[in-house]
Amino acid sequence: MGWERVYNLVRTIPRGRVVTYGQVASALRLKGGARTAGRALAACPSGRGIPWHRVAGAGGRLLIREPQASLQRKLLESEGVFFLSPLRFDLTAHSFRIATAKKRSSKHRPRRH
DNA sequence: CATCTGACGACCG
DNA sequence: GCGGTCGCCAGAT
Repeated sequence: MGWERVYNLVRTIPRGRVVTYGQVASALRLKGGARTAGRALAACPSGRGIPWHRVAGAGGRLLIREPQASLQRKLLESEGVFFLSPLRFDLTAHSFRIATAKKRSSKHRPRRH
């Protein structure tokens, strides 16, 4: 399955901001929910400038296993994200609200759904 | 085709 | 806060 949609979305996350797997799944309406978003990131190709480290678990937790977790933490801290513990960071202070991709013209304002 | 395995998250004790 | 259960589903074995 093409995870391109996921990667494209992840690429829009600003520096120092973080979104959860659930947010990604919700924004893209991924079939399997948050877990599917996780699989997409797990298969994330490296060396393509995808800020995979800006996606974490709900509540601001790193769910990835070591040694990757340490790398993610390092990357996030380098962007100013404050960690309360090795695997927990202050999500409320760094969460990024994904723009609801509603492509509607200003006229007609068709209702959602 | 049958199972197992997760970079999830909501719930519950 | 911590650990267990459950629903979820694409790949790997």
